Amino acid sequence: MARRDSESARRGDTRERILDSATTLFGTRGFEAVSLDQIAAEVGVAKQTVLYWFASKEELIHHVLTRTAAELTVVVEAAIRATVDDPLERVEAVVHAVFRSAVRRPALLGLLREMSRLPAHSAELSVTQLQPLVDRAITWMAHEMSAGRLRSGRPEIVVALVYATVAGIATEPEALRVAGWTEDLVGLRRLRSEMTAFLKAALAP
Amino acid sequence: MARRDSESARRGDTRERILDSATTLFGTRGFEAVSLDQIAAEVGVAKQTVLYWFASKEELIHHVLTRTAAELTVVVEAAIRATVDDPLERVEAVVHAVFRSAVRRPALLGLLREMSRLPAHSAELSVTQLQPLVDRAITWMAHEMSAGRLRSGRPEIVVALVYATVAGIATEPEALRVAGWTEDLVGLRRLRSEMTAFLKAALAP
DNA sequence: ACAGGTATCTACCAAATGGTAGAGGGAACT
DNA sequence: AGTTCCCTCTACCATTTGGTAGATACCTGT
Repeated sequence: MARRDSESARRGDTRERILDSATTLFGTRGFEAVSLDQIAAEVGVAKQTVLYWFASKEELIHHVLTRTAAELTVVVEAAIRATVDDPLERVEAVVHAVFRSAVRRPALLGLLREMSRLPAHSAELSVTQLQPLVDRAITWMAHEMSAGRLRSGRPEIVVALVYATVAGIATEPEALRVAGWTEDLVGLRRLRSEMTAFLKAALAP
Repeated sequence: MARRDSESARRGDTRERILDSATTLFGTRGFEAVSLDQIAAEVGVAKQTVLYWFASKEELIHHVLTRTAAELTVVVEAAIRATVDDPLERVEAVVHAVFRSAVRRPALLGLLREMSRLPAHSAELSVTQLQPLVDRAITWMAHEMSAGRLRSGRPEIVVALVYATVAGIATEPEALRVAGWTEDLVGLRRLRSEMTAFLKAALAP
């Protein structure tokens, strides 16, 4: 025993690349719409190699979701730690951070959406990892509301509304294009600042 | 010629039922994830019957989208006509109406979302039908903004934000359940009133 | 009664799907 | 050098997919 530490060199490589491709494909086109062959082709590997690393499609989906949830948690917590105490500033920072991630990889939030299409028990497993983050957001918001620093309301619903707004905008550039928006740098900056203003107005006391 | 008017009795029946089932299934699980066999099974008919009424899956999708767009247009326009001139009241009425439709048939807004996953040319065809509605909303909002009756901003983006919020909330009960929300009548009423308050706050000047 | 069109069905088909079985290649430890 | 283990591949397989071909039941107007 007590063997190999160079293992992660190649090992991690293929596995990670499969997870990356799967995340993007699942997030943009949906779980059922993406085949193992397509993922394998994108990675440049045989389908069996995918099934070597993940025993079934279901398991692959589960790992993809877990990793995405962890990534989002890190992003959000870093954004929280980086801000001062003012609640509106904090919301802005978190939205800003999530939005940046989502723009860089549009599949991220699309994936979360896909969760609602999974068989109940699978979805629940993956949801569990985001639960602490959600709970924290809700108690924080409740606290700020009762301190009069945010508009009062049902904190759990308001959190969901903020999430829906950000996720909707980030995952449906189509809708924005219908409205005559252009997806260049200027457009992105405008979008971000409009979204921030919108959310601040919605949340201000 | 000049024949049969009892035709629409059965004829319209099957066709409409196929469209209904397809709308629900496509809207909740996605185009690629739903097979013609599944649709046929739900309607209680052979797959070939589906292919008799719609020459291909693509054509079925197109008709489903067209019908949905038309239905939403009717709902929105009725809501607009039923309200007085105050912009916040008008937004509330439209959101209210769309929300009611979406609750009754969650697939409706889910379908619109699915559009972004279609091959570009197919999507564009279907989008065309919603374009007038979108354009009207944008010019209306621009007008109200410059009249000082709504918070100023890029009207096209603000319209998209409102849409994203409503569509996100209506199509992702999963996200709400994670936040501890319950899908009963009381929960629905609360949700609607919170959403209305949220949007009014976001849009008020 | 009969002809013609309408609506539905059964029987297939080639391609793609998720998954299994097992072989081969290469590094690493003995 | 040989053995073992990790990783990847080729070859299959049963099932499901969207779609075709053709038969059949059923109205309806003559």
